[in-house]
Amino acid sequence: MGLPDFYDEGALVGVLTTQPLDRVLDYRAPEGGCHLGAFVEVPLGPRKVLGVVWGTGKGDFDAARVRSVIRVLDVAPMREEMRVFLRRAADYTLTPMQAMLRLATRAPGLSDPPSMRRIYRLGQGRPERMTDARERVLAVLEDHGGLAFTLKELAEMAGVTPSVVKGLVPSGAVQEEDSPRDLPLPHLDPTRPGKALTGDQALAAEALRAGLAKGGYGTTLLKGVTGSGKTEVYLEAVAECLAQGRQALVLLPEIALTAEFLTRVEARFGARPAEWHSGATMTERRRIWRMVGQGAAQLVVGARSALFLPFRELGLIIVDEEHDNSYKQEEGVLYHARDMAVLRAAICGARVVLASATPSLESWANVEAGKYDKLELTARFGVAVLPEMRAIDMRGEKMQAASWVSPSLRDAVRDRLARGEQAMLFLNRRGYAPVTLCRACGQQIGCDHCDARMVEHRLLKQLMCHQCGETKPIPTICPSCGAEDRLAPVGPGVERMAEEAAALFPEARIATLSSDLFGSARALKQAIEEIAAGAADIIIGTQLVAKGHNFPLLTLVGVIDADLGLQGSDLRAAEHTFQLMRQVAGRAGRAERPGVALLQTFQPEHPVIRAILAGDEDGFWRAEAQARQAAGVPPYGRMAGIILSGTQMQQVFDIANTLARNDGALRGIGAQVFGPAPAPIARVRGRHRVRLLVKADKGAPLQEALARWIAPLRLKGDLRLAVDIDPQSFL
DNA sequence: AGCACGCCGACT
DNA sequence: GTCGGCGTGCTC
Repeated sequence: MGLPDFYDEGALVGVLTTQPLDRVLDYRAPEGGCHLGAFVEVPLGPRKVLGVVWGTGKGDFDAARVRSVIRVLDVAPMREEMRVFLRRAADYTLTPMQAMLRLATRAPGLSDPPSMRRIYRLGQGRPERMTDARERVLAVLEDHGGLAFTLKELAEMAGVTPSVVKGLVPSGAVQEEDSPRDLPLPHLDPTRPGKALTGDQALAAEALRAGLAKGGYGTTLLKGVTGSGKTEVYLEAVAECLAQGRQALVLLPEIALTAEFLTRVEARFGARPAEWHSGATMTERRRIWRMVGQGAAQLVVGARSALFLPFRELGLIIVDEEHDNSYKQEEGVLYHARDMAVLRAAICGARVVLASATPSLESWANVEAGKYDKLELTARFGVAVLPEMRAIDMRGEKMQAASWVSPSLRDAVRDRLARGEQAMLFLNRRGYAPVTLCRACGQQIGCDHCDARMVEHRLLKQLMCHQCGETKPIPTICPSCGAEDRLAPVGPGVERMAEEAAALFPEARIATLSSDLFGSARALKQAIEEIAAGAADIIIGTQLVAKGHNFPLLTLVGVIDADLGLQGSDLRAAEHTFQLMRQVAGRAGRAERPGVALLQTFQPEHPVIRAILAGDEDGFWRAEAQARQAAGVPPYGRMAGIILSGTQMQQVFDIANTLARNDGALRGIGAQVFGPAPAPIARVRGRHRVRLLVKADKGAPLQEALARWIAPLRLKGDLRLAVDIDPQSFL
């Protein structure tokens, strides 16, 4: 780009700040000059703000009023590839640059001087009394020759409590000191042998290694059912990347980022990787951010925001569970981490591995189009059995009122109970009942802040809004008509399923797994382990049971409502139902016991249900691809959502209508506008939301046209506009 | 984002 | 006469 790499003192530089100013401001380089990309503190009005030296100043501002950079922060300057990445990501998502920059500077205390920390290293002395625990501490320190660790880290590595480490200080065996710098992370050893791989695992691992050895950008879809060893295979690619001296990033959906996963990585490389997630402490985030920037963090395991860490030499990005829709950020900067991972890798010449048992249609289409490579792990670990899947045609079942388990499913469950095996009833609905209806006036109880209905949670003794989390006590008097004791729960949730199961199978031990029934991830994990070990006969669960937990005794999965996901107008409804059904069915029949999945459905002829039953995955994707192609929707067409929001509904609609009428910029590229319509979540925290949908051909310059379209708009008062490129959720 | 400036209603 | 409501505009 022809930019100088360094600016001498007094030179005019352009600084992008994290303030919501959508232009680059001119400043003078400070004493000692500054590098291009330097993180700096600059004066802005009465304040000091964080910024990055973005290039040469434009000089279009009154020279006498140009102020000087206050200081250059003691962190590595932002690399050019990161600046390009932010720019391209901003262009793609139509996000203002300063919002992009904020994502890349999410390190708390970035501008603070390094803090002092207490660290522990090997000393000279020997303790008078030696114990096993003490031996382990000293052994860890000896193994890492000369390195120092924090108390918690050292204790964890040695498998002792912190007091053991403290106890070694008086004798001088362990030295305690204050260190001003952020501590290095433990070293990961890529040369340690990995788990033994089976035939196709070894082949896949070899292919990934070869890709890394070749260098340059490339994306591979790694497909394999749970238990097929995906993780082991991609960790081989990580090993190759680390061996090359480059950094690797493993992205996981936030809920999959568990201690169990980190332990697996630790087992492979002999030390814990850096961990990046929303729950990390300030100090920890700061340390990791700096270490990543210095190239000292070899491997980061993290949630989607880890994509914006300042890697020096990123060689590999793994996107595990790439189909997971939590990769789409739905608030603030609306980006899809999977797509941004591919973008970032393409810019810095890294490899991407998209891992999933049930890949998204986007990735499937990219494989078909030859943009991505594909590797498939076919065999399940151990015995290879996918469960047999059958439909229960609900039109032919005699159902009682307020009951959802059909006689056929009931008999199948009884059969498992008699054989001492486990059965699972799957219903993707939390709570007791999704609707609370007044039998007197017909009114349903809704949320005061959203348009959503309140869901009864009987165990928590309250009504809850699944949109905004608002709760209120379960009323006995109808808030609408005042009738007493006429409110009735309508429809099933998992809690109600548990009630029905208890009535149907009084002798069985029943466990309900729903995210809201456990205070912590740890409690949930423990419950799952106990259940997997046989502590329950019937498992009743929501979506979370689909996420890769193993239940070796489980041989029957009954899907209460296979049609649930097919309702509504979401263009990905079929895709999500297909993925979810396959994931849930995959819980049944591991090890030596073959499993059966029974799907209760009112539309057994529905193409999605038929594809699920037939296990004809390629057939399903081909049909789905054809349907989307015919409709011109993603991934064969482009879409964008425009969400306008504000407290005054009429104002919001007025501005949306104005926008929809003045669509010249869009028609110019052959795009169409639909709406305005109330957004599917029409009210959130007191704000009314109205949505416009824009549809364009695949090759159309959508972002550019959108930018021209919304540019003349002046938003007054509390009106807000958000552009959602490639919207995922239509709900 | 903050923070100032600025122009119209109920107080000492 | 003045205190203060928050609409509009600026920050290199």
